[in-house]
Amino acid sequence: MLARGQGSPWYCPSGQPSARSPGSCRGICGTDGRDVTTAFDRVGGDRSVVVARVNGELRDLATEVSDTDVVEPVSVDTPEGLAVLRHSAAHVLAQAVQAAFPDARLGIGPPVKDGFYYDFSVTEPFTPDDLAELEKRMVAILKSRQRFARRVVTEEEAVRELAAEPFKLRLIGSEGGAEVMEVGGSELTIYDNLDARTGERCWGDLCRGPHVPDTSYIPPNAIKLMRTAAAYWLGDQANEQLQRIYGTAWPSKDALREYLTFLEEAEKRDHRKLGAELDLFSFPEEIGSGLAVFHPRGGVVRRVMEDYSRRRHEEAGYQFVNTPHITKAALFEKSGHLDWYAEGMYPPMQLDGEVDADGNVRKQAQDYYLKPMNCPMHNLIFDSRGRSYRELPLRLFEFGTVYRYEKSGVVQGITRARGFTQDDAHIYCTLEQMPGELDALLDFVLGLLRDYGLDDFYLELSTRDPNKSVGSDEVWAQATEILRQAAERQGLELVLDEGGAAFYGPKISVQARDAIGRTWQMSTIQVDFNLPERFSLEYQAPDGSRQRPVMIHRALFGSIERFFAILLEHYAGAFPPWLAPVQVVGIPVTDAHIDYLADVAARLRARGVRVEVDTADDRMQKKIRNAQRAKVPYMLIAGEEDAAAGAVSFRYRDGTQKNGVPIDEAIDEIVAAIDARVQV
RNA sequence: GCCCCUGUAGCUCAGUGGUAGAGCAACCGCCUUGUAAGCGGUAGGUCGUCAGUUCAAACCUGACCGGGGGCUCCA
Repeated sequence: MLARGQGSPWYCPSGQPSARSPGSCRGICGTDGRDVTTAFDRVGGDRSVVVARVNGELRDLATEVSDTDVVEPVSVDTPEGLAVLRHSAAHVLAQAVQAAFPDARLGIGPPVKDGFYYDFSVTEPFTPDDLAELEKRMVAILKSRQRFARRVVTEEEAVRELAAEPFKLRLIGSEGGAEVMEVGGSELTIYDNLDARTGERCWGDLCRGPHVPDTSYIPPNAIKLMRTAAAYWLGDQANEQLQRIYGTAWPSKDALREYLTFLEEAEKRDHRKLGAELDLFSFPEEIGSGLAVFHPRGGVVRRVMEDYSRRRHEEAGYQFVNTPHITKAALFEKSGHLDWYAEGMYPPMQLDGEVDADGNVRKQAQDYYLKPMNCPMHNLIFDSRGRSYRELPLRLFEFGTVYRYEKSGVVQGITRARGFTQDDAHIYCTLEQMPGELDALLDFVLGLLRDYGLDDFYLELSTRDPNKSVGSDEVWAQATEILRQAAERQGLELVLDEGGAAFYGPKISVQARDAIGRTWQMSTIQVDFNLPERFSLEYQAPDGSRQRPVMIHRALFGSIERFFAILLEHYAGAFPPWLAPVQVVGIPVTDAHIDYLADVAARLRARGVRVEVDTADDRMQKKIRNAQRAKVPYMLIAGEEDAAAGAVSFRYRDGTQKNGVPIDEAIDEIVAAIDARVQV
C-alpha cells in the first residue's frame, strides 16, 4: 500500500513491489497531500477482490469512503464480480478495436452470460482474422496494466468529448440510455484508461462502471474472442445494424479452459450432429427449411416416447382426439390468432374461388390456413354438443402437428422447426376445479419428465404483456394468481417472467436442467379465460344454468421433436435402454456362432426387445466398434465358450464386460432394465 | 426478415482459373478371428441451383435455395 503521505486518490496494489513499486506511481497518483481512504484500503489487497459494495452499491475500489460507509469486498468469484471483470474486458476490446480500426464507432459493450460483447459501427464487418489480431492487441493492453479511472463529467463536457461517437451521444440524456451500462444514476461518467507508467490517457469510454482497478486484473490467458455477429442498435430492428464481437473472460486460465471444454461437450451433443450420426432424422432440402423427416431409428425413439406418454395420459383421465392440419380462416379469426399471430402463420391458400370468362368473381375464394395451434379445433370438439358439469374436467389430448412460419434466421434443427407435433391437451373445467386441476397437472407433468430422465427443475411464471394480449385486467390478475399459487405449492424454485405470457393468458413453464447444466423450457401450462369466451363455450351446471368453463392449455414435451432433441443432447445419444432405437446387438465371435445368437435374439424379441445380430463380414472387434459408436446399450457376444455353456457375454457402453452369463439371466437383466426405464 | 460465414461422393474433408481427390461408409472377394478399425478390389460427384465474366470456372461476380452464428421474433 502506498504511504498515506503520498496522498493517492488512487491506491497501489500491495504485495507486489516488483511489479509496481510506490515510486512508479509518482506523477500519476497526485500529490495533493490529502489523507483519504478508498474502498481498496478497506477491503482490497486480495487480487480476487475486483470491486467493492459501498452502502449496497457496486463501486470501484478507488472510490473514496468514509468511516461510516459500509464497505464490502466483491470477489471475482461472485456473479457481480465476474460481470465487472467481463465488462472491463469489453472496454479492452473496444480499445483494441479502435486502435486497429480508427473509424470504428462505439455502440454498447455489456457483460452477458458467459462473457461480454461490444457493438461497433464499422464500414467493413469484422473477419475471423480480425478477431485473432484484436485478441493480440487485447493481450498487450492487459499486460500494460492500464488503470481504469472514473471521471464525472457534465453533459456539456460529455457531448464535447464524445463528438466523434454518435451512438454514445444518443445515449446521453436519452431515455433508452438509462437501461444500458454506459450511463446510469444521477451523473455521467467517463472511464479513462491510463498508462501505468506515464498516466497518459490511452483510451476512454462513456460508462457508468464500475470496473476492475487495472487491466492486470484480467488474466491475458483467460480471455477469448468468440465470434462476430450483427446486432441492431439497442436491439431495435428499425435501428442501424452494428457489428458485434462476442468474447469471454474468466478469472483464470483454468476457468476459461473449463468453459471451452463445456462448449466442446455441448457441440459433441448437438442433436443435429447426433441425429445424422445415429441415423435418426434429417432435413431434406427438397422438403423445405425447418421440416424434418424421421428415419426408422428416430421413428422408434419417437414412437416409444409417444406410446409411454399416451399410456400415462390415459391413466390420468385424458381423452384422445384428432383434428385436421388445415382450416378455413374464420376459425382463426374467431380464436384471435389472425389478429395476434398472423405473422407466425403460413400464408393462406385460396381455395374454391370461381371466376367467369370475363374475369368476374362468381364465387369468393376461401382462405385456408395451416394450423399453428390445436386449441381452436379442440374448442370445436367441446362445443360439438351440450356439455354437463358432470363431464368436467374434460381433458382432450392430441399429438397435434402444427405449422408455424418461423423466420428463416431462427429455424434450428428440430428444436425450432416450422412443422412439429405438440403433445397438446386442453382441459375444460370450472373455476373451482382449477386449483386442484393445476396441482394434479404439475404433479403429472413433473412425474412424467422424471420418467424420461430429467429431474432438475425450476418453474417460471410468465405474466401479461399489456401490449400483446386480450382480456380484462381482472381476469388476467385472477388467472395469474391461481397459477402462482399452484406453482408455489410445488415447492420448486419459481422465477418471474414479466410480460412473457401468450396473448390469451398467463403461463407456468417447467424449466429443466440437462446433464451438462443447460436449461431448457419444457412443459407449459397456460390458464385461459379468453378463448372460452370467444368460442362461447358453455356447460350446464347442477342448477340448470349455463356456465362458461375455463380452459387450461398444456403441452408437456412442448414439441415431440424438440423434446426428442433435448433428450438426445441430455443423453449425448446414449439413450437409456427403454428409449434406445436398438437395445441389443448380438456379436458372434465367428460366423459359426450366428445361429446361436439368432436364437438368443429370437427369445429377446419374444420379450419385446429390439435386438439385431450383426452378421456382416467384419471381424468381431469391428462389430464392437460399430455397436459402440451407435451407442447400443447392450452388446451380447458369443463364441465357442459361451455357446458350450449356454451363455452369452455382455459388453456395456462403458466398455466393461460380464462373461458367461446364462441366457435366461441375460434376458432377464435386459428386460428388467427396459421395464424400469433406467439408464445403464 | 436483417448482417456475417458457409455448401465438393452417404459422412468428414483436401483441392483458389487449365476438363475432380483422400479416409470412412456402401458393394464384391479373401481372412474365421473373444471385447473400439484384418487385407484387397469395385462403384460412387453435371463441385447446392441458375445466370454472368473468361479461350477456359469447383475456384471470380450476382441472384436464388440450404446450413451455421447472431439480431429480431417465439401465441
